[in-house]
Amino acid sequence: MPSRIEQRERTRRDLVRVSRRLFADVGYADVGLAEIVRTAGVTKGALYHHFDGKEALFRAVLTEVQQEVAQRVAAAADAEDDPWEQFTAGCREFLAAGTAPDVQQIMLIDGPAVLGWTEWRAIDEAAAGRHLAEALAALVDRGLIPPQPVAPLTHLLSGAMNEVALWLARTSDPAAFPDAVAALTTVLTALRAPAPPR
Amino acid sequence: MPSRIEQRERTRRDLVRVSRRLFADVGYADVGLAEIVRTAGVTKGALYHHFDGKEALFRAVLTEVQQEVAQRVAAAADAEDDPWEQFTAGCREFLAAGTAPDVQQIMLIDGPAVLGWTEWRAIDEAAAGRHLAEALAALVDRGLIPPQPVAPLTHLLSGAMNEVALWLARTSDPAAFPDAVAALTTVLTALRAPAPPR
DNA sequence: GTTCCCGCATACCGATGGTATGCGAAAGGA
DNA sequence: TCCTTTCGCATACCATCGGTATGCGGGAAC
Repeated sequence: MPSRIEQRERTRRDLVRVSRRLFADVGYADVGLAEIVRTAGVTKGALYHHFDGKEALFRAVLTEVQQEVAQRVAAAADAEDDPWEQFTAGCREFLAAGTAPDVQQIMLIDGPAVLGWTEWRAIDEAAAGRHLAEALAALVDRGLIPPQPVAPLTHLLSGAMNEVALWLARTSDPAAFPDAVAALTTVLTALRAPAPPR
Repeated sequence: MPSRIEQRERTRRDLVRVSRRLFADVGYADVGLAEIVRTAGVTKGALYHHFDGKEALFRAVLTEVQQEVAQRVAAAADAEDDPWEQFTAGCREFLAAGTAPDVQQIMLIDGPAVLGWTEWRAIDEAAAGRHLAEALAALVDRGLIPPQPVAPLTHLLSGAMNEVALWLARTSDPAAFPDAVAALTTVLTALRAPAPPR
C-alpha cells in the first residue's frame, strides 16, 4: 500500500507519461481529455487536481521533452574537449534528437501553437536553447567567432536545426542526415572566419 | 443587386478576409466559427457551403498568405539583376514579410500544427518556398555555390529565416533587424566559397 | 410565368474542455 | 485507539464547440 505522497506522484507521472504518448501520436488538438484519463486509469477529477487544464498538462509534457533533449545535447557536448568540437557535437546531437517523433510533434509543431511562441521560446531557453546561446557566447568570448550579437545567431541556428530535423524525419533519402550535417557544418564553419571579401 | 455568382464570390471572400484577421489576432484554436460567421455577417450554413469545415477555411487563408509572401519575395528578387543579389534580396524581403503579425501567426505558428507539417510544407513549396529552392538550384547551376544537395540547404535556410522573423517581431531592439540581416548575410556568403581549411 | 436551382439560414446533435460537489481513506493528534 | 482533519480523486453536470440535416427564398433558365 503506497503512501499518499507516493500515490500522488505516481498519478501525476502516469498522466504526463500517457498524455505525452498521445500528444506525440495524434497531436495536441486531436487528443481528448477523456482518452487521456481513460488510458491513465484515472478520471478528469485527478487530472484537474494535478493540472490547471489541458494546456497546463501539455506544458508539463513539453518541459519534460525539452529537458531530455537538453540533457542529450549537453552530454554530447561534454564528451568533447575542444570548445568548437563541443559546439558542433551539440548541434549534431540536437539534429539527431529532433528527429524523434514525440520531440517533433510536441516540441517543434504543437509547442508554439499551443503555448504561443513567446512562452515556447521561454521554455526552450530554460532548457535546450540555453546551451546553444551559452555555447555561442563562449565561442565569441574565446575569439573563435568574430564579435557580433549572439541573439540573432542563436535564433538563426535554432530555427535552422528545428526545420532540418522535421525534414529529416520525413524524408526517405538515407543520405539526408549526412547531407544535412554537411550543410550545417558549412554554415557553422563559416562563423569561425570573418566573411571572405567579395 | 448583385448577380448570384458575384454574391457567391463576395461571401466567400468575406469569410476568408474575416477569418484571416481573427486567426491572426487570437490564433486558430481560440477562434470559434460562431465568431467568424457573426463578424462576416453570415451564418454557419454559408461557411459550410463554401468550405468543408474550419480546417479547410484555414487552409484557404494560409494559401492566400503564402501567395502574398511569395509575391513580395519574387518582386524583391526581380528588382535585382545579378542572380546572387536576387537571392539575397529575396531572403531579406522574406525576413521583412515574415514579421507581419498575420504571417507569423497563420503561416509560421498555426500552419504546421493545424494542417500538419507535411501539408504545411507542401503549401509552402507551392508558393514562397519554391522560390528559395529554385534560387538555390540556379545558383548551384551557375557555379555560384559549390555543388551539393539543395534540399537540406533549402530547409536549413527556410527554418532559419522563419525563426528569425518570429524573433524579430518580438524584440524591441531597433538594431535587431540589421543584426539579423548581417548574420544571415554571413551565412549566405559562406555558401559561395568552399569552407575555408581548418 | 412557371420551374428549377442554389446560396444560405435555421435548428439541432454529439463531443469537448471545464467546474462544482461529494466521498473515502490516509495522516495527525488526544 | 478513536476522532478529526486533510486531500487525492471520483461523479455529475454545464456551456460551448465543430459539424450536420433540413428548409426556404429569390435569381436564373426556358
